[in-house]
Amino acid sequence: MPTTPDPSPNPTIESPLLAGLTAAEASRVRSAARQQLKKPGGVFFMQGDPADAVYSIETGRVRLSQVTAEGQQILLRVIGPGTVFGAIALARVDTYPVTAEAAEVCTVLVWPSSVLMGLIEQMPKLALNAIQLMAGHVQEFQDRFREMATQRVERRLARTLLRLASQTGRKTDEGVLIDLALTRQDLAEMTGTTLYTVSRILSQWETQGLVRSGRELVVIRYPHGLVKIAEDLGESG
Amino acid sequence: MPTTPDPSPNPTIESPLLAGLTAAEASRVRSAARQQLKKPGGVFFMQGDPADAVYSIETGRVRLSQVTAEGQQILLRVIGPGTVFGAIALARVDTYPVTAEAAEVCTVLVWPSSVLMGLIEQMPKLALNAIQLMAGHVQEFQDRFREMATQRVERRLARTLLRLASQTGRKTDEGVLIDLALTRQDLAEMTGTTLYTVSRILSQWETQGLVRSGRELVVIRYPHGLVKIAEDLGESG
DNA sequence: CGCACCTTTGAGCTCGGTCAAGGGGCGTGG
DNA sequence: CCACGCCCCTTGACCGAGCTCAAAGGTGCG
Repeated sequence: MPTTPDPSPNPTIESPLLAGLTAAEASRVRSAARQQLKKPGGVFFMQGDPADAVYSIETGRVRLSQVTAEGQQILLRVIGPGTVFGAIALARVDTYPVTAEAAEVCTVLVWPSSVLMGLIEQMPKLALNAIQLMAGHVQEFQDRFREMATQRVERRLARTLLRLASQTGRKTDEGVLIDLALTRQDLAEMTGTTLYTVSRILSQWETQGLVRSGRELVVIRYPHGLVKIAEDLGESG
Repeated sequence: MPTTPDPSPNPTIESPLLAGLTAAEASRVRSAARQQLKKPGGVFFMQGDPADAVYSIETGRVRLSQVTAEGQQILLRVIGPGTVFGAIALARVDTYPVTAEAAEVCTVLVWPSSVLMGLIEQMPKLALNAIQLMAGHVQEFQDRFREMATQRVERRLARTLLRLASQTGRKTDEGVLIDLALTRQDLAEMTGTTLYTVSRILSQWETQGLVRSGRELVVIRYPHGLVKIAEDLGESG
């Protein structure tokens, strides 16, 4: 196992909130935030908490999840450096609709929403950036809604893995490693199915040589095969 | 959730884009739009068209739908007076992800997105209004995604009908009439099922006295019964 | 009055959810 | 260094919600 201890090659990724701002503006916005550190499992905010701050990840990964009235949990997204979350706080919404929790050691920037709204009033560019972020989320969930409404589990799982691979995948000589400790239960919650079905499908894909899977591990050995399943190029093998 | 804002018979509903603006500002924004009239079936924009304008409905109803790569259609929403659509054009997105089509005779306000972006730069309030609109959509689709991932068809259909009732319902002495010509196919596309299943469930509800249904018609006779189904199917009542 | 479209209903089947049982990796403590 | 125990994962068996296909009954419009 060639596990070279890798210093994360990621320098700090610029928050998309700051895109296109002048250096002076960007540093002014940045300095309006405070930095926050969380250990794995630490909670940024819980579903139902007053929505009063906006976050941007500098390092680490964050899990966004939701619990239904009946107690069923779903995992909406797992996000990494450069991603903004809690932006709903800009919309005079009273409470967060999701729970945000550190999946690893995380450092984030935090803006009290009133401060950020003040800055928005002075920097229209910032407003447009926020709008763009929101629009991206609208599209993502519209797409996933449609997916959920029209597609089979196998295809949804393929898409989930490909999305994770593109967001947090790491190339190895064996294939693309999904660099997150995700259990079958986690994948099931993201895909809208059960852990049993996820397990069965992964086993099947493993015998086909598409992936290698193990405890909290998935390696995509043949991405094109998954893409084929995700898009259904009208072929059965 | 019995959050049923009474369908106000207000003829001209103010666009939420203009909320909180001074009269002068509002009229300036309004006059930057041109008015457009569509006959039933008329198309405002097609999925894939360049996203270059934002719309706000003055009168009539608009259907927003999407077609999957495989040609399956889904109906995302049916919206009425005072609703903004196409706001994604503010996000430098290249194309509309949905098709917008008049369900009735419609009059709408249309802003070229570049014009609206210019106004946003001068009126921060307008920016916050836009953000708020987007945030509402994010929440709606997150919720519907979760719903689709975790709930049975019967419950989803109950929610769909209640949502339609609250948006476009009209009180009659028999119950709440869903004042839209929606076919079983339309309801199926909104709920993520097939027209057969919709028909069966409506028939069942009809024998229970919950609704009366007919050709492109649904009357909710006993909303509380639907709410019960929408919220907890587990209970006997 | 006939045709197009919407709706209903039945029969069969399958995807995937549920329950149950057992295997295996990994950390901890002896 | 080994053994224990906690999770996580796999697999089998069953079954039922809901999809598919087929056929026929309504309803409204030209």
